[in-house]
Amino acid sequence: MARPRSDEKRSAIMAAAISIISSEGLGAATAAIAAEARVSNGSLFTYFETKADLFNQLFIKLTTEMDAVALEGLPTESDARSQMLHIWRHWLRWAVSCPAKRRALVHLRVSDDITPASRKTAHQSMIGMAAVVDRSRKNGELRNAPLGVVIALMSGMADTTMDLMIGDPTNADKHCMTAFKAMWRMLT
Amino acid sequence: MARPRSDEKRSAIMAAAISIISSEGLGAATAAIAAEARVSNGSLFTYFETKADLFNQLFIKLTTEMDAVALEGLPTESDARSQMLHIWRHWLRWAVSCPAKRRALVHLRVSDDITPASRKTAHQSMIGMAAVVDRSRKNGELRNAPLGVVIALMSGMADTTMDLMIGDPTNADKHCMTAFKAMWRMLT
Amino acid sequence: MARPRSDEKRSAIMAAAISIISSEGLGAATAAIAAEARVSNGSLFTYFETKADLFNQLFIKLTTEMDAVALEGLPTESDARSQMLHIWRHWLRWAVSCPAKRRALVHLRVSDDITPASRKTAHQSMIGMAAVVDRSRKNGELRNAPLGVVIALMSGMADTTMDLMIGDPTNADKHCMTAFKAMWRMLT
Amino acid sequence: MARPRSDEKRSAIMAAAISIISSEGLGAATAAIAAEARVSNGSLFTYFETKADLFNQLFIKLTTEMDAVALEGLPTESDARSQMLHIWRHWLRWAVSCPAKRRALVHLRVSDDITPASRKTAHQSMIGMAAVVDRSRKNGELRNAPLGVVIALMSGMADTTMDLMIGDPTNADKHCMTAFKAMWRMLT
DNA sequence: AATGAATGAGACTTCATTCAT
DNA sequence: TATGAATGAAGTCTCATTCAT
Repeated sequence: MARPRSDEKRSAIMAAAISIISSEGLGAATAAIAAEARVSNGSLFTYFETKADLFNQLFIKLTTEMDAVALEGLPTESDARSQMLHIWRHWLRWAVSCPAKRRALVHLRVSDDITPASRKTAHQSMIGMAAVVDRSRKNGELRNAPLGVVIALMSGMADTTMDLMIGDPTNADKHCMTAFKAMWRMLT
Repeated sequence: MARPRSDEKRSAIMAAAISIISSEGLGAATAAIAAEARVSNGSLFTYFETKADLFNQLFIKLTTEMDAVALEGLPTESDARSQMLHIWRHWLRWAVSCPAKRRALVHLRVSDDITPASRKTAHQSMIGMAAVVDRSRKNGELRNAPLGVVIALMSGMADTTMDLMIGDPTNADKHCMTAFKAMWRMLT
Repeated sequence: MARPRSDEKRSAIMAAAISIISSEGLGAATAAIAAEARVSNGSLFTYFETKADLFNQLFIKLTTEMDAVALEGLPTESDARSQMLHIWRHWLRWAVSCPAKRRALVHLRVSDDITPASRKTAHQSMIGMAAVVDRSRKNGELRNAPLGVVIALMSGMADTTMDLMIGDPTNADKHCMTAFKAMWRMLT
Repeated sequence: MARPRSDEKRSAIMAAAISIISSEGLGAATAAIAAEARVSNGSLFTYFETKADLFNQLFIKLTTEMDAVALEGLPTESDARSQMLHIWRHWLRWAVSCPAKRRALVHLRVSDDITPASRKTAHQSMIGMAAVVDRSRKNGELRNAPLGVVIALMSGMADTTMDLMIGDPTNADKHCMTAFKAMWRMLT
């Protein structure tokens, strides 16, 4: 009967948090986030119980989104390499096109505020890729390694490549492909 | 004639910073670091002008140390693979045996307090490995990629592997070798 | 034609206020009181203009109730001592049987939110006892003291005794009588 | 070697707290207390860990002082009544001459921040009077009541009388004596 | 140089009250 | 009228840095 909680405001706060965290790190003041979201100081806390809560939800949202983007439009019939390349490209493209999100995520990942539960949720958003990775490596040197290890190595490389691309946008595409080849070689 | 500022205290502060940052993150209070170093909070500022200064110096010290360890005792006459393996092992072993240093470094790396100059210095401490990496990849797929890119990918993998090893100490050695093989395959 | 403001809700809020104030003091949040009353926080303010208003009304209600209880069933024909004892017993019994009300009242009494007008109203609820007190002391040492002073002293003793009884429930009855005798001796 | 903590500042904070609490109640802002003490906002917390800590220490100081004043200059050779009167007068005079202290104490007594330990300490500062009270009542009606009960009743009366005296300063002395006689009659 | 008290800006969060629904 | 989201002032406490001793 009362004014309902607005998803719009909620999103505005999250977007503001991305922007502020990306430029100021985890020290970002909740007041600054609220201001950027054009919301009162106190309203932030009707949408998120604490600053840590906001950070956790943001962390989950960003990882989930990142992984969803990677799988978006995956050509189901193609060979493993094409699929892997699709994932790789979309993954990195996301980071490059939303550098603020990427930077925010880098900060959030090392935060002590992020709970193990959140990390687990984030981890699970990656299982979509697992099948593709598994198929890709089935004749390769890593065929007997734990799949989690393989995925970790791959995403470590992706991470590194994102930084290379953001740091040197002119050659972004080149870096993307160089790294993909290296990664693919590693897998096969 | 003697330096009045004792190197001992300076080191104590840095060691304390590692310990405190590793457990509390970059939000660590300077007073807490000083206390851990058994030094007055005021003294900290006679050794380091600001908190950011301490962080920068610590960042440089840690990266330099990490790279130095990797090259320590490098068998100059061996083949590239043996040398690379030596580096890889020492590198990762350092992280596993000093998890606090590793954790502190992870925090420092994403800090906005770390200046570009510090990052550059840190980067240069890795040139010792450059020659070995370059030799290793000379017949491989990455032979024409910028060396910096190759090194970045390699250290990204090393980073990931450190986390795997710290997170699953029982299989640390296995992870170390699995990742090495993957990395070597990538290079060659 | 009916009163739209439900007396039921009004009472629920007051009851909730007693409970919350008794356990959290005057710092109690209006939202907490509303929640305890199963009423929206906004509604509280349709029944009471401000928090201070609620407190004042509650203060009056509690003092009035306390005094009413003391006089309830007063044996009109008995001698002064019996009447006084009746009052004393009912008074203290009320406090002991509704410790939350008693505690809330203790808090309210020292609150700066309670206006002089409220205090005066509360004071007047005690005039019912005045006649009995006056009759009791008419041959005693306090026969010429202002009646207000005598009543104040008596209720000060009652207050103290309530605390004794609540703090040591096993001997509550004993304390009640000991204090009564002391009080009676004071009066006569 | 550093600037030592100043007792003067500590006292200034406590004095300021008395003044502010007396006029604004327990809601008094620490900032207001600090300002009144002409001390920085943060300094308050180098002398008192928390607001509650300040309140507890203040509570103990005030009760102790109040009781000490009551016993000051007690004529050791006099009869019980003279001694009791001495105590009574000094006790009440203190309250009347430092109404801010008295008001602050009234607030503090009902605060949930005051720990049981503090209350116990405060209680013990009254043992000095115990002997005199015990001697006074030895032939009276309360001779067999627990001494604690007797003292509680007496201080309840004192409390009430303080309020009477502060509320009606013109007749303060009269009220003081009236109440004393009532109290003495109660004891004997 | 060493110490730790002093400072005051600023952080997060709470809460009485208002107002859109 | 009832609801609960919105507001923003205010509160306690922390902390990097300075400075008296």
